[in-house]
Amino acid sequence: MNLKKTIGYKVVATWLESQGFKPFSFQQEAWQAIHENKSGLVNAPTGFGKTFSIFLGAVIQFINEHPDKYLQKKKNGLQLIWITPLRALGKDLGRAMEEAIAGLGLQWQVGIRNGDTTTNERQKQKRIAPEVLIITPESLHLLLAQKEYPSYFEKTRIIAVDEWHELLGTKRGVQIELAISRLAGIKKTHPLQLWGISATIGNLDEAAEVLLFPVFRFTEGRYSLVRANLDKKIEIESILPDEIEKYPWAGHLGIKLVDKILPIIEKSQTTLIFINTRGMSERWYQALLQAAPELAGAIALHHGSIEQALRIWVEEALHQAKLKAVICTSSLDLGVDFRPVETVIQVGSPKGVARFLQRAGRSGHTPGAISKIYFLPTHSLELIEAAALKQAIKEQTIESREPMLLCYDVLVQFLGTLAISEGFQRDSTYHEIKNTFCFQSLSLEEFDEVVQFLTQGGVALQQYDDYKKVELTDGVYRMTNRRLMMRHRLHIGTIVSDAMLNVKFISGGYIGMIEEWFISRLNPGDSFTLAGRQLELVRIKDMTVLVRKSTSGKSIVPSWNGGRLPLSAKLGKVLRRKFQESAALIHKEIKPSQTDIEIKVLEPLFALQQQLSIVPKENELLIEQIETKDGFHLFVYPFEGRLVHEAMAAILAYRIGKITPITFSFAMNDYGFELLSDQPIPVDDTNVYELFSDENLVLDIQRSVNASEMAKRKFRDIAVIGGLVFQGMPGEHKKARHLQSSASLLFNVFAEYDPDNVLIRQAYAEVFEQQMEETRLRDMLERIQQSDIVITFPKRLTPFCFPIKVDSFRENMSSEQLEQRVKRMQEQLNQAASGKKKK
DNA sequence: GACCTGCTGCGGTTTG
Repeated sequence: MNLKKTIGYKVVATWLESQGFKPFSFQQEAWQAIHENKSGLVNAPTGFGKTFSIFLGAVIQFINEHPDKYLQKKKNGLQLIWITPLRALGKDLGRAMEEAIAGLGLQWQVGIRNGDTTTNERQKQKRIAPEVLIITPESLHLLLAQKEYPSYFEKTRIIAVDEWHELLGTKRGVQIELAISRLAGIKKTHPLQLWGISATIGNLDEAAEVLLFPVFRFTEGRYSLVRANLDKKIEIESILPDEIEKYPWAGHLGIKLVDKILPIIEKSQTTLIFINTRGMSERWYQALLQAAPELAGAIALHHGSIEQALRIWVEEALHQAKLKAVICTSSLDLGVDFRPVETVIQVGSPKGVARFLQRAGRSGHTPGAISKIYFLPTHSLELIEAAALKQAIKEQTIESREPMLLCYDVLVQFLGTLAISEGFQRDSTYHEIKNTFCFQSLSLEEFDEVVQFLTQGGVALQQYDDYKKVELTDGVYRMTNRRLMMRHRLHIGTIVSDAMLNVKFISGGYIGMIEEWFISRLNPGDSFTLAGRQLELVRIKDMTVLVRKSTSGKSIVPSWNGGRLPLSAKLGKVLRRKFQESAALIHKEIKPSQTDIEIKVLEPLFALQQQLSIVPKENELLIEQIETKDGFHLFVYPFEGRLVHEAMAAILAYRIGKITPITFSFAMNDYGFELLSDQPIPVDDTNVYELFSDENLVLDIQRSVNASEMAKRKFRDIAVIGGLVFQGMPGEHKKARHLQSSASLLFNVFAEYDPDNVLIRQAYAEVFEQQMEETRLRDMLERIQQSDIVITFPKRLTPFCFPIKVDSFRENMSSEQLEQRVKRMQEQLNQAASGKKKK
């Protein structure tokens, strides 16, 4: 019997329908491509059955290839590896896959392999490989550190990578690339097929290329990019303050609009409220309860520092509609199986179009349903971002994820992994590694240098035995020292975190995590807030903060040191266009009906900006020079995100310093930056283009920015990933300070004895690419050279500079003083504005 | 190296 004819897409379609997925042509397209032995990438929104079109495709592929084995029995070997970035996804997914398999009458096992897997399960998985393995990138590498792994993966037919857009552009993505090139290198009787699943990003083709790079030689370019092309309707509505004149000009919390979201929560079955930071989500939770005490028990909090078990409970309760609303951070951005909510609210700038889309997509999963998202500005000017987001989505301007190149630290780790299990040989491994997108340009010299880190700790650490981890015998590099092998396994992974302490009730029960530096400034008896609860610090013991319930009225909201996402280049660009539109409205070049509601609402603010200075057009760079009793301010507004502004401020200060000896302090946000000095700043029409020139950029960066200090910090992570710094055994983590100091010690040693080594070079490259966004900085300078630079001399602080100024005040003031000062500043401004109007 | 608004994600001590 030829099963190829009988078992076809119908099986998939029937199953999808039985699970309530509507059939779409992309599912069949994906299935067909798998059937034709192609590799590829599927792009479709969450909730449209893309997972199962690939999964069932893989299963049927097996049936077709082994008609004799079909319906036979167990022990077919590992057929399908399903890589997911989230541990938490395993269980639900595994269960669903098992059901689907049972529906086909197969006796396959679905195994889950991650940090939660017990020793017993692992042993079992080792004895009898499940046919399907759901695994994280880290756990996959741990498998590669096991003896005899090649035979374990021998039968593997298909590797699927879920949420590839999340992994591309990270070192975890590089880990996947390396693992795939290794698996593809194992001699097999079958060709390997590779499939990725990705949400919409700006560079889908490149995403496919990066993932499929190692199998191009198998597929000979035959790969498919399967796009769902579903027209998903998104409705964006801004939450507008009643009187824009009275809404704060600066700030990040937006709590003044709390009353406006109560009716939204009320009328929706379920609502997700996305907040940008963990600390602010705690504040919003309290503010909501204060504004509407009846919501107690009906709302909950969800962020990355809340205990996993509590988070799972919250997710579950939301799905069962036991909760009306959940206040969350990006912790709910991911998760393919996340069931939809009715309404989404975004508080503050999402910083990028892709993120905003992803969040909007959390509502209205069902095909044809409209995703509804509200935007709540945290200060007046931010309202314009809603208009920009609408525009960007309409034009499908979506950010790309840039793949990482030459991550030597990940390579050092990977080679260590191979040295533990089967060992590696110079030439064959070098060629295999060059077969990844990340290391395609790796030279043999660089490879040798990387190996040297394992054999001797590089040039600089030769005399230390601890760094002689790997030895070459009979042409094979191996690690044999049991202690070092164990250490290495403990260190597999690329996520380096700060020291965190668990927070636990003295009576038992974990609540979440808090950063070491935060808790270290509290004393026993002090109260703080976590997971929406008021807690009193009792004592700290064994990396655990013991607490009890607090009744004290006053408690501190913790802050965590998270990442600092800058406004994306794409969103910044659309934003500049929206400012141009605002200028046109002010100049009566367009009618109010021709622009967005947000811009209309902001008209008084723009009018004031225009009156004091100007509202810049798209091809203008605005510079404001203002004198106050604090000194002489220079404000510049490139709208390029805070990282670029930070670098630019330093460069500009350096360049001005070459004209006149002068010192500055800096401040910046996503829209612009400020230089402040106690003497007049010599910037005018005669020199301004030169000051913003991209000539000698690298040299000026090196002279102005403290790049070596920044590189030293980047080097910490690199040293940890590369296994040069030991973080300590689980449960007895070294203090963050120790980690920093041993990494910086290493950095100094390298800088002195071996300054050109690949890891130091990587640290600098990461500073330039990630910390300063050099490419973007250059693009900005080029753009500025083509624009009109407009210098104005406002008599007072303007609405544009206000948020930057307020942020710089924060540094030297308590929040209470700050609040008063801000109030006074705003009053003065309003008076100025209304005074002018009367005339 | 901090706290100034500042996200997310993983891994782990095994031999009777």
